[in-house]
Amino acid sequence: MFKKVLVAEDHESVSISVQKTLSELEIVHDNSNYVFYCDDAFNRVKKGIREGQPYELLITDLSFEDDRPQQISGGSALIKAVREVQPNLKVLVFTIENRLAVAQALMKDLGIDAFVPKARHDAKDLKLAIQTIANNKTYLSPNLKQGLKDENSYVFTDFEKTIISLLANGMPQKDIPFYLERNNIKPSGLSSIEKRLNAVKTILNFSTNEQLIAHCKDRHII
Amino acid sequence: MFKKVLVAEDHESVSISVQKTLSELEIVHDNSNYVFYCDDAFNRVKKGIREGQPYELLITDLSFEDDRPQQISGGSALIKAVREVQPNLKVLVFTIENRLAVAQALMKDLGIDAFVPKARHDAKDLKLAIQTIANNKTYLSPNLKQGLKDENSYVFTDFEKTIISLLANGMPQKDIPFYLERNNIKPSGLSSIEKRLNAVKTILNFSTNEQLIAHCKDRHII
DNA sequence: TCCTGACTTACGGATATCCGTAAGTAAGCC
DNA sequence: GGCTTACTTACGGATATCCGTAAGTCAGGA
Repeated sequence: MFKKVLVAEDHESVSISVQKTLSELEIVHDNSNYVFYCDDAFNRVKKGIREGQPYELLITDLSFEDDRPQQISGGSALIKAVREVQPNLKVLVFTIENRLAVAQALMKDLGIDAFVPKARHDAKDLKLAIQTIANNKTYLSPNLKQGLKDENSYVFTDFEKTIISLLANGMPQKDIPFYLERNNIKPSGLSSIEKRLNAVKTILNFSTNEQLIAHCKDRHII
Repeated sequence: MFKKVLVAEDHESVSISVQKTLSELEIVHDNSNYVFYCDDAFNRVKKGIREGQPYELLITDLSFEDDRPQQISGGSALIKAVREVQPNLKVLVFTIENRLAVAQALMKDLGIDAFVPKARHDAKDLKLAIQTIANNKTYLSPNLKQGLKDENSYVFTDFEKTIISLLANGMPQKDIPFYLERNNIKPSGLSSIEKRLNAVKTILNFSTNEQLIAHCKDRHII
């Protein structure tokens, strides 16, 4: 079983119950291993390496309230940053997000080891996940929801999120190329933007940009 | 301090930490007082009355996953139902929702006694809330977020909400007149729709429909 | 009845989006 | 180099939206 575990979770109540779960697994309790901000988590990881006592497991949320400015903006960014300094650190994502497609995307893109959604039996789920990855296996919670409708399980790329966000902020489509060029985002052609939007709308069976914005807002995609 | 408290919370991890908080306040621990479904909560309340040992406090979430059919669909409905059988039961809402306006609306409409959002220091916040209402005061968490800008407080008319919803559902502007006519909503002319949308966007200083949709979705106006 | 004012609708040109097609660009392979 | 393949960009006509102006509708009052 793990000996050194770092928990990044901004909800005190959740952090407390994770702590209890770790206690039940006889993982050493230490207040400094429970952080409420991504930057703090990253610093703890670096400190662990520096002092020759690296963490073995990171348990992190995905979404954090931004009530104070942070270098690292959320769970995904944290995982990316951590992977660069300590690739062998195991990562367990514990979050309110409960879509299978999102979990699989994280497994594939960021190489996370386990994904547990906050839900009815999340404490038991979490415990099992930790035990599983301690045995060098990956864990995908059985409580994840499959997109019943295929059209709703579509995972947006960063590029798509960018242009959809720009639209949602009032930028007309025709002005987006200038913005993308200025920020060195490729592709930046108006045609490419039209094509991406059209492709996404076709996949989701939508007809207008308004509908797409509404969909993304409902699912907190942007 | 309270002796008999009921906790309705569908996330096991949160329930565990509420339980810990209650322990710290020396409130008697009993597994039957932690329920995961609204219907169960309502039944427990009725049972308490029937047996002459009514609950003194209900701590409830607002949103529950609907993974099994329920008579009572969520926290608000639960509070309403409970109020009818036991008006003197104190109610504390503990939820991810963190807007002041929503909390105040619950105080006013359902007469809840305390509102605590799940956030950074929610465990301490919860403890303080319980202590406060035990002294027969109400508690509004200081962590609630106020709606900041006046220009964003525009109150939409039903007509405006209707056409914005239609847009958000993918109906092109030009088709809206037919829909309105069919449902005997006046005005129904395309010009009128254009004018209203334009007026609203001018007031809110928006330039596109996409921006308007995003705004309404963010504020749960539609 | 006629007038007035508020509201609704029609119209039309400028602009933007939609969407299919074609041309340009770059990386990999023979 | 020549070729393929995948991706990006340019172009242009059809359609929709934007927006200002004018015309139509209707209720209330003299």
